[in-house]
Amino acid sequence: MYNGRDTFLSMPKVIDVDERRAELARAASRLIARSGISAATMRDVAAEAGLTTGALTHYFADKRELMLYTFRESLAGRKSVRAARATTEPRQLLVQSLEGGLPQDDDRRRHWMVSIAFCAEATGDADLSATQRDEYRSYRSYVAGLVAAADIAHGAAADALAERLIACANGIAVQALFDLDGWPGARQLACLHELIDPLL
Amino acid sequence: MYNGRDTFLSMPKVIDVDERRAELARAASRLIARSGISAATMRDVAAEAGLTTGALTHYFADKRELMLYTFRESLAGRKSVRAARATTEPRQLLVQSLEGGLPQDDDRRRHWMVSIAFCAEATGDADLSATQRDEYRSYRSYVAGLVAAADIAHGAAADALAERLIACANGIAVQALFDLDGWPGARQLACLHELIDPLL
Amino acid sequence: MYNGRDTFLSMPKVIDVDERRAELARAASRLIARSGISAATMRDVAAEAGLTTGALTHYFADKRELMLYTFRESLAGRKSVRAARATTEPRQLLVQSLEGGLPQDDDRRRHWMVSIAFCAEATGDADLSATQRDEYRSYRSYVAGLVAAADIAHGAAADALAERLIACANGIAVQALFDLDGWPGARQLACLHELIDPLL
Amino acid sequence: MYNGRDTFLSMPKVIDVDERRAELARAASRLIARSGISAATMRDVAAEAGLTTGALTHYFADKRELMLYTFRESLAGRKSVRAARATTEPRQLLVQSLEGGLPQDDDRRRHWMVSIAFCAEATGDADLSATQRDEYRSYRSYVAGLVAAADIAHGAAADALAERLIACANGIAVQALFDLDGWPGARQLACLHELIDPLL
DNA sequence: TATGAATGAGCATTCATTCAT
DNA sequence: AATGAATGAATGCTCATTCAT
Repeated sequence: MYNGRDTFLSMPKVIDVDERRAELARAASRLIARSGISAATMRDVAAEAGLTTGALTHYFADKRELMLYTFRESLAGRKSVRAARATTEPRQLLVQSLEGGLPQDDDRRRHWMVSIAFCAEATGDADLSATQRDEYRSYRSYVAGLVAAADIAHGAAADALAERLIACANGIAVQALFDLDGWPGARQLACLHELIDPLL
Repeated sequence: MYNGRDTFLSMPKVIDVDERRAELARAASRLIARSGISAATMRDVAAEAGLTTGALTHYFADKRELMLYTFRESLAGRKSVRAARATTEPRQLLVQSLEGGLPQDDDRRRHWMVSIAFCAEATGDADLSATQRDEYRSYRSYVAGLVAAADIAHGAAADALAERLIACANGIAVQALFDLDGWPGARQLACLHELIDPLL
Repeated sequence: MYNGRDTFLSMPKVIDVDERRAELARAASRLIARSGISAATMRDVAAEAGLTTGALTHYFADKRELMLYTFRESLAGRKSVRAARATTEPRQLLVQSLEGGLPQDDDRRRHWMVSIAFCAEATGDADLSATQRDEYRSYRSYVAGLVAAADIAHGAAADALAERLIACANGIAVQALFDLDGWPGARQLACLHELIDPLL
Repeated sequence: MYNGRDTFLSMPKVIDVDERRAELARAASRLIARSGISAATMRDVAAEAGLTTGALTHYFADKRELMLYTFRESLAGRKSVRAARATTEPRQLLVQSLEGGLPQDDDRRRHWMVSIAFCAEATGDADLSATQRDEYRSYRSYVAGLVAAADIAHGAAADALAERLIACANGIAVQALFDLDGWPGARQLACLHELIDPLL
């Protein structure tokens, strides 16, 4: 599909392929978060991005590829938020990262819905499952790294603490997803801190 | 479709309607847990239960009804496990209930996959979302009731503690679902207790 | 697709599955002979048979299966003509069989067009190519058998003669297919006899 | 699309238009002979020739034009082989021409596959059918001319003999196409001579 | 009840074609 | 001359649903 060349010569159009792919992935996310996974048809994703089906296939060979990219793009979005943080103070980064795991606003809720949709589709697909597992482990390592950098725990203890902290954030997130009205952002944050503050 | 009557006239049929419905719902659960939500087509659910599509429509008017019933049946399964507990000691029931929320075995993992699939489908469907929310709230009340009965907390504090306890269990569950190999049942339990024991 | 059972019990409809398949295959033949291979889409084949696409898939899992069956059905049609011959006199059967290989009428022309379409599709598909080869060899054996039964030649000589006789018939057929207006049935027959009579 | 002029103004391009068209036609032939008619998509033909779809449309207005040109180019290839023959002795030319009609090697097999694909597509298209008929008649005239020049027959008798000779060659060709493994080049030639030698 | 034939809308995907560059 | 983005119609196919039996 995308050949990877940054053609200097004979460049027929000033389209940034990666940007287009990201755009389409965001359109898919929006649809999934708005109307559920079954609403994310190729046609509707293309339309949501202001394109037609045929154009979509310029950027993604098939739906599976689109789904995979959408999941990764959603994760990349969260990572870029982390990267843009003002501070580099590990303890603060850790807290912000856990807070960022909550579906406090539309953007974060969208990310969760994409993850859930991906999980529901990934089952029975070895590649997709592996991707999800790897991404999760990578996030856990990141959190463990912050735990160690903040001098809260080290080695295996840091890994174990990271798991517990992530569990607290995810557990609140799931409840918020099942009952959004009952879980405004502030309440999610309050509950999170009650759980993690004693651990830090 | 299903008229609710247990017809006296046509008694020859030994198998009663509710049992058949439950059977079909279990077939759907199996398919969802095994091959993902998109594998749960009407045809395949019927086949998994040893029937044909036409027979399925005698028990469920349409797919939405099947999905809804499958979700509820999956919850009912968990509730019946709770009901069958040997003890009536509230503190023990509470712990067992939280432990039961973890995808420790195939049965519990199946229940989680159904919940996730349902969540991915429910988005954008007011009725389905409301169902999910109500079921969640009902479970939260049940846990809060146990907290109060065990004399750990009362009133709003019991509600708040229930939320935190559920968060811990769900948070571990989500990690286990994303990385099943890395989270055997024993590890789930250990992690759960490290989180909830200080709270109880 | 077709489960092979001749259900005696609970037979919901008096549809003869094989007859339906043959009917659909004939519809495909008609389309191919009338408007070329590219006109034989699933939709149009179904419509030609007075059905819809969905019904077609009750009888053929996919297009490849339909094409294969169409080719075989077309051959079966020719064979049934051979079987219905009044005579059992080998020499006469031989001549009639060779004559029957010419696209003298719509029915025989249809068979040739199906064979050609099949050949054009089979290229690069090992299974389809093998089918075509096997069917051809089977026909050659049949002709050789008649040659031997008619006491014209025996053993390897019968095989060799069969090939030559078939070559004569096929060669005329091809010319007739390329230039139908210039090759009415009578002319095909006359040309055939000028070629084969000296060989017999 | 192609204006027919050999433009004087834009001479910088070394590769002339006809050569490019022939190149593309050969790419199409290769694809058809290798993977069947359905593999000869515009995109794949262009890719096979090392170009893109857009470039292809500079040389052929649409697919039909490409197909037509491919068929004609394939015939032209055979004719150029005939023109390059060492001898001008009519009887020898006649035999060589008939021998050349057999799919003895890849090149000749390719030509036959193109003809068959064209035939399968031409059905129902008056123009294409007429083209095929005219090309066939032109070849027949050429063979009849050789028959007359070799003093074997004259007038209508030469036409009739040409038909019979072509029938022999084509008949063997068809068998060889249906069963390539069973019909190596030498066998095709031997069979051909057994049939035509008595006629000459 | 249960079958399985049939529907028809909708799906992902392919493809010839167009067009700005 | 050539690119490759984009179109949009069409294709093969799937699927929930209906219905006569």
